[in-house]
Amino acid sequence: MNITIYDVAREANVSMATVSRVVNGNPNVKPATRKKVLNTIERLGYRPNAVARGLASKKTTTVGVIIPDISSIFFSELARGIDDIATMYKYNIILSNSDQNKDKELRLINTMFEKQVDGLVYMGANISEEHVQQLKTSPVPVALAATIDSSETIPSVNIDYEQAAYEATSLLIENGTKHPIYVSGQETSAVNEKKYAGYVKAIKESNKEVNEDYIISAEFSYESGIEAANQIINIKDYPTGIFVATDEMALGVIHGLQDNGVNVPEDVEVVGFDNTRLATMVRPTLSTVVQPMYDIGAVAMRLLTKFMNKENVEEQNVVLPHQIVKRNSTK
Amino acid sequence: MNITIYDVAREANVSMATVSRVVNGNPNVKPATRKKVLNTIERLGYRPNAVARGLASKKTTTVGVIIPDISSIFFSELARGIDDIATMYKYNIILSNSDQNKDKELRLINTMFEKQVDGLVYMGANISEEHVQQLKTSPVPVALAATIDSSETIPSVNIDYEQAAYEATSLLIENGTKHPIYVSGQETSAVNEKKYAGYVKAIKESNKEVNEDYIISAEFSYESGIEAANQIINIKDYPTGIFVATDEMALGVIHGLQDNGVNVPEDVEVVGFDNTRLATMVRPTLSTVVQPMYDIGAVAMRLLTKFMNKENVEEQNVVLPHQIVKRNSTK
DNA sequence: CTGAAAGCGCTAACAC
DNA sequence: GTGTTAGCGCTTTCAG
Repeated sequence: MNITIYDVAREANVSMATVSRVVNGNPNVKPATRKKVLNTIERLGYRPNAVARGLASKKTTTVGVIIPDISSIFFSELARGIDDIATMYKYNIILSNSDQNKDKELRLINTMFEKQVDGLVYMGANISEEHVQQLKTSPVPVALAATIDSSETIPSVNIDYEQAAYEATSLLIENGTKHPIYVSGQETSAVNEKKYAGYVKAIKESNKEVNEDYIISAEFSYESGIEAANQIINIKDYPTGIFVATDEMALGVIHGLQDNGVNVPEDVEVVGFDNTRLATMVRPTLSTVVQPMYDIGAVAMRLLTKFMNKENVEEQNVVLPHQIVKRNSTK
Repeated sequence: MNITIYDVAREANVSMATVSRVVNGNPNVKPATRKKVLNTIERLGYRPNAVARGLASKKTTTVGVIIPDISSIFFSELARGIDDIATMYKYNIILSNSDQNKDKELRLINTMFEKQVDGLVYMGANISEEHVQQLKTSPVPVALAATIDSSETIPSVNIDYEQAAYEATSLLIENGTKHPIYVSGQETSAVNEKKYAGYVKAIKESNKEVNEDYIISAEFSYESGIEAANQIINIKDYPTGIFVATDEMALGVIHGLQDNGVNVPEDVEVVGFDNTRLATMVRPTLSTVVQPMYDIGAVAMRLLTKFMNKENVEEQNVVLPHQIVKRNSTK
């Protein structure tokens, strides 16, 4: 049997309440008895049981984190931001991968609630009606990180994807491409729709009709970026500017192009999205939209702490600034 | 107030014990009453409280995972393996980043115990005496993943780093480099020592003395790989084969070489270590040692489940097979 | 097959 | 300042 608060109380000749007080840093304890208790805690090697504490106090100092895939270079960065701020506020995180699978997502949310998390950070491309329903009836605060709920009814932290995509596309246009190609992820998600909208906006603004042939749907992977490049070079008189929805795909596009003897940026310019660490790990280095993943995670977690502390929050749908870094994949 | 097992019992006209039985799938319940209970659970929207359950049963179905840095492309892959198997066995993971900081590591271990995890997967370069002490007196099973404890006293899952490094170096030697360069990580860890030992073994076996000038200590980052390359080309008559301790550094080395007009593999051959996804995301693609990160995580978690179930395990220090993939950074 | 009752280890009033 | 006493919501004997 493990040693409990009761054992400490007995050994120190005080009540459990007093022990509890010193363990919790309650100031209403005479320094002398505090010291005495601390000593016997040390001597006995007492370690508070967080589960019992959680049951009694209804606080677990644990938050749930539902993430599509922790092995993704994009999401793992977000997760790091979340954990760092969680740690700062004395929370631990229960992390679960959802693979963007709706059933799994819904199940995980429920599991988190069963585990009595004090809050939940949720990431996932598709926020369905069911998701909103489940999240809105949550017993604890929820924050979305890098994920958009069209109803705007759940607190969230994002960047302005549409504007970012608009700027990226515009850069290509300014550099001389009349109608840049867009290599998009194929899954339907609010984020993707916004990126697409931004792309379209830039095209239209330059008085062009959107040419569907210049929109290539890929799978969000490096390999599918290579495939996209192969498709592109088969387009007659293909445009010399390509906007790619993620850095990883963009690397694939660049290498696919190079493998076909096309030079970047001399022959074709490429702009990515995210600014993952990959962007500087290619030759040429990748011009891309900076999405501050770490910060999004950190801010989402920070937002959550405010809700958990019942602090006042002015804006519950935070939009973080983005920017475009020009590196060597554009002229 | 939330709805409890007691509410369900009252509404269903049974005892809490019976409700508990159906919730836990205990077969000793008449189908009719099971159904009745299930219905009222559904109707009331009852959701079991895992914390209360944990306190009563002394099982939390949660395991702790201490990881150096989840945003690392290497460790995030391990984490994914861990979580997948954890999920398979109905466990959730509490994930915490240690940054390889000893104090933080020790503190995290303790936190995990306070949270009453049923087991712990630990990753970290340096297993000190204190670590061993704390881990050996753990109230729950522990498994090390991709981390070596020299005392071999704690269950672990690894590959044979020395042999792998030996093979990688030998490949370079076979390809014609008399004395390959080794770009190592500078932190002292058991894993690093083994890699170094393997390198040395290969050099000595080819009847050479180890030339300290050919051992370059870098920082495990892409950037320091580039720096290492810059150092290398300043070596007079530098060797034409380089073994690099991680893929990320290897990418840096390759790009650093290319930036200086050195062609890979024509002028210099490079072999990496790990086979992270980066290895196929460079040109030339990287020849490297395959370390099955995902599997290491998965097997470590599987091992842990065996301990938690008090199953019998034959070998508690698992060594997974490695291999070398030859891609285009070697001839 | 079902119920009663005793905790699990701690917090949180409430007294004193 | 400190102690007493209820619970928190559930599992788990032990009866029957």
